[in-house]
Amino acid sequence: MHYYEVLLLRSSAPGLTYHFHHVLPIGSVVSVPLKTTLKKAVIIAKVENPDFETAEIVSVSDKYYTSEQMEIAKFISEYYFSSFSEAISLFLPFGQKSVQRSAFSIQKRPTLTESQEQAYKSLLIKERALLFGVTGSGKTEIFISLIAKMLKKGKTSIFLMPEISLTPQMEKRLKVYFGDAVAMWHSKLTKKKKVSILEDIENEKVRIIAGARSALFVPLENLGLIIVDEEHDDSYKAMTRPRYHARDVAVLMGQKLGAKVVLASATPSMTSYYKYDVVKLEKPYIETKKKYHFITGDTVNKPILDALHKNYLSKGQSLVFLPTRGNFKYLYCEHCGKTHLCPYCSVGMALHRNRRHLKCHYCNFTEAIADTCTYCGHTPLKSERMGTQEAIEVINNAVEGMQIEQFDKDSITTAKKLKEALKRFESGESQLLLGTQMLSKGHDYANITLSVIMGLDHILGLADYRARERAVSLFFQIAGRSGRAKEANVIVQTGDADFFKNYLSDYELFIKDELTFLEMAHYPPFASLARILIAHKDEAKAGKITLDTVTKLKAFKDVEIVGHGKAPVERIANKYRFNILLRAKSRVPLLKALHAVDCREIEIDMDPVEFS
DNA sequence: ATACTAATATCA
DNA sequence: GATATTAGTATG
Repeated sequence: MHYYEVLLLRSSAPGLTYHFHHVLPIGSVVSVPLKTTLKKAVIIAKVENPDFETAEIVSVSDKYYTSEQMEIAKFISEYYFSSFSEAISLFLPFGQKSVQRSAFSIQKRPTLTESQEQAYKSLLIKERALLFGVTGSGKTEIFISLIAKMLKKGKTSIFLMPEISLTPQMEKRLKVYFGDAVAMWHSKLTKKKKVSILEDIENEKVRIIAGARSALFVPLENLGLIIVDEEHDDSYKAMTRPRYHARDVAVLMGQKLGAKVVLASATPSMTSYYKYDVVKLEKPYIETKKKYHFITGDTVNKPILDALHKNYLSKGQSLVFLPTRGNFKYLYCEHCGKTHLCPYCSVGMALHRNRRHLKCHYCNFTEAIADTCTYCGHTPLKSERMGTQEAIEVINNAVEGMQIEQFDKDSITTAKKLKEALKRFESGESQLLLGTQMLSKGHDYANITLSVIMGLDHILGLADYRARERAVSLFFQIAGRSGRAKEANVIVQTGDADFFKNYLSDYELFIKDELTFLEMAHYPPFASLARILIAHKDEAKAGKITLDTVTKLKAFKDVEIVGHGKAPVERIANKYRFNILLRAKSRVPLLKALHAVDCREIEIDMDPVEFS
């Protein structure tokens, strides 16, 4: 009889011992009985006959995890503080390979401009690099050329994008060159679709996987290339355990598997620019002129309405960016000054007038629209911080006849709605695209002649060491969507025009300034950060766990406790939240200290991107 | 993680 | 005192 230590998949249970009458390889996915049910588990070690009764492994599947997958999972579990089981569960196991190797020939290849050719050639000789090129400079053709080169060598590729559902355009472009050899992958695919793609991978019909974060863990053999497009995007950071950063895991995976890693962005992260070789892609065309106009205010005011109206009359298309959903973000009482809060979270209830309700954007609690202050009974309540819905209503009243596409989580709920909205805008049926951050992700809008950027001050004002980076990157992403074809106007609504004026045409200049600031202030990439999140429905208990943890951490002299206390959002879904922010010169002492504290009641977030 | 058990709060 | 809710513990 053979005894094995197994780990249950998607569980934080400790390793358990089972037996089987045959020898089983490490990494095999098996089915084991636990209590009353059968569980999927992975074999992690062969062990001696234990001194307690063991149960038998019920069945052995034809799936297995490779030693490389197990090694990367081990790293993820240790670096991002999850169980090994949670980390290995990110990966899809390999299946038994059906041998019907067929050579893949590429019918078409994109023709590269001289600058694209140069960038392509320097990427070819580097193990990993950051491709830095403005929106519309032709990064995609370079990606396609690199993938094609890999195919020719019999190697597969992974192409990561921040949110696959937002980029049907990329799918189209990849299909032109690779046809059925490319499959799109994201977490919302149906089970059936996933199984079918996995089969196609096994029989080598699919050799390129393009998708969101989870595409990194698809079982491709002979991986030659990982591309991380829009590498600056924070949605690469997982918000649930394991809280990994897909960009950083991609780099690690590339190292382990000997695959090339190409990070790409028009507005690269400070960290990547600092850490990796930069390959610059110069503009292939002479940029059309953009005129910037700086105005103040925090609503859709007269200068904005006038500009939209004028552009509409001259048959131009416009874009309005506003980082707030709904009609208004808050309701507040003029009499006592209090904000109308969610009963479960310490967050203001947002007004969604067309849905006739107030909604909490943290826990989705909804209630009837209130007009009386819950604290002092004063009526009516004032609304504050204009959102997309309200902006549309204001513009509709002021500019007669203009058709508006609302582009946010509330209205673009499916891929179909996205496609339809983009189609209407492309055909000219609608003339204004108005939305939140969703606007900045990956789409090409060729004919925009007016961009309005609002709400940057709220991003700039966040209590976050990356607030400036976020604001300037967003500014570049949005401004970059206009003026591709024709001369364009960009209206920026901010109280800090002088700040943005420094960097109008040169993101690299901003990076250099910001890196100087980050170095002085001791923030990444010049230091390593970790956040500890404590959440408990008993406020006193949460506070006690926080203080106990801080006390233990004080013993580690090379780890600085930057701050601790109530989280900026004190309560979510009825749980009281506390934060501890830690900093060290490098990740090593930080990891050492954190591995020494009891992590059962706390959540550790390495390299955090969110502090609320 | 999850099933199961012990401990504690809630209520007529 | 019975039942509901919560906290704690072992799982092979």
